[in-house]
Amino acid sequence: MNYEDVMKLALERGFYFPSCEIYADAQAGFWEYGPSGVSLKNKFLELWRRELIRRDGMMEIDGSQIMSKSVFEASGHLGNFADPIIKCIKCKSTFRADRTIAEISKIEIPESADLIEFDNAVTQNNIKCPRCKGDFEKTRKFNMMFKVGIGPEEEEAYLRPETCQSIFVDFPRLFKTMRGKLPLGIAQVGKSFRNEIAPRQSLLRLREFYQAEIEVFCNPTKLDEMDRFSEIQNTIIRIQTDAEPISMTCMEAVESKVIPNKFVAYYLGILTEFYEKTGIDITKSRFRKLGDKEKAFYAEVAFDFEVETTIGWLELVACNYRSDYDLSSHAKKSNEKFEVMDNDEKVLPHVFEISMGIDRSLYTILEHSLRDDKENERIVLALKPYLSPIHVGILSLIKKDGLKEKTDEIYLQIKRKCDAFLDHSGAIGRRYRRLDEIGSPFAITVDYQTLEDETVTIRKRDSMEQSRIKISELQSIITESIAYP
RNA sequence: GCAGUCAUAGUAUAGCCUGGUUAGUAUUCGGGGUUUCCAACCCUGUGACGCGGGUUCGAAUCCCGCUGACUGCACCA
Repeated sequence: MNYEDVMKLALERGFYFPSCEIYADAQAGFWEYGPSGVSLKNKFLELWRRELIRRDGMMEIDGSQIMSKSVFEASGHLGNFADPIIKCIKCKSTFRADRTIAEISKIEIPESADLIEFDNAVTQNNIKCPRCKGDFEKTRKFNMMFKVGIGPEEEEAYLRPETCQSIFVDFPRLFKTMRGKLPLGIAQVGKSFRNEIAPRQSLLRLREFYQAEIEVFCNPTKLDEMDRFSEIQNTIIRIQTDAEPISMTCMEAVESKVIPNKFVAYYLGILTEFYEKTGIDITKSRFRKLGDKEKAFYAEVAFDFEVETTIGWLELVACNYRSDYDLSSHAKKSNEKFEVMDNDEKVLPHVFEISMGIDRSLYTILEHSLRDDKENERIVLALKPYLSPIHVGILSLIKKDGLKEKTDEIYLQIKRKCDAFLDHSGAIGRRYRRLDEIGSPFAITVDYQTLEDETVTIRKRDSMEQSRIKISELQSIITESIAYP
């Protein structure tokens, strides 16, 4: 199933839809999650917590979305998170200043250079608009952060462009008060904000989006001392350094130096195991090692976790070895001490980051789970049971003869134990189809026999098979079937 | 941000060229009936011309601006 099919399902079944859609001035790049989307997202995050946070013994925090100017001076975002752009006076086309100058005059100006350098290069080399040969306006910087004014004086602050800055800023207090020990993972889920020039494709390119970020603080001299590595040494990951992704175990990846050390390999391993459990087809995934030009300005080694979808390879997670870039720049700017003791050694920790795009992950889960079952004339969202927005539909075969009352009773018993959905109306087949589309793995139906022997039928989403079970066993059967792995 | 295409119920569409009835159809959805385990059938009901301006006696229809979507380019820490 392709992007359009997922989009249609999202709109029709309450997964996600455009923000402020009733107003004409609604801007692109903002989307809302409906009830099904929120339920899926919550369950996805619970899985993330189980498979990464708790598994590795990490801490989780929840920081401010608005952060002070100093944070982004230190982080480099005010300087580097902006592109120098030039605009043609005549045809209004906008270009990247550094690239346009390099293409026409072969002069390389770093993108972080002073704006006047770009203007000089344009006039000295007589650079004109590549489209219409018009003149350019003065170079300006387009910063992708949203600026906000705090209080009546409109003090300068910014919406965070990545969640991780609070983790770095909070690190000294957390390490001291939470009895930190290297290596230490600190995680955060939340919104980030980027003023994208061209947001596109619903959840895939947003101006306001969810990230689940993990920053692992480590002693850079002990990157191959990783006891837990044995847990994942035989886990198969797909990794791409050249043309094609190659499958190998984490052990092989370290031994062949494709991954620089056991520390990084361990986290790529548990990340792969996590994504396997989301139902994403892991044979369509790869860790792509980024070249120097593609890497973020703070990254020393970078792997993007990408998954193949009908609209191409999608970057779901950026794994960056950020070295001491963040801690040392915050230390310098703030005069706070970021060194910690690792046994007898005083170290400024390095940081390995696992920065996950939640919205893109949810899209990919939906696309990889959505099936067109032509034989039975139905659309099935074959989600893992523990991720399904609705775990079980509680249906009465018909409304009359006391069946409705009996069904209500069962619903009351179970609705606080799992996500159950009560439905009495319409043909039974139609109700099954609706549940199939939002991925409910089970439907139970109350019929005349229920009134005689306290049994109901349970229908499985994927096979459409039905069997009879006792009402007394219903709850344990359901809770067992929807349990996290 | 640029260029091209487009914008009508929850979804998919007709109508627009050539301005003029109650904006049509399919599906979805609500109520009722029938059936009594897989989108059947019958009755019934709700629901739409993206926003703003202009032309006109009259605009879904013609014109302008804006916004958004799609595709391509550029961008993507």
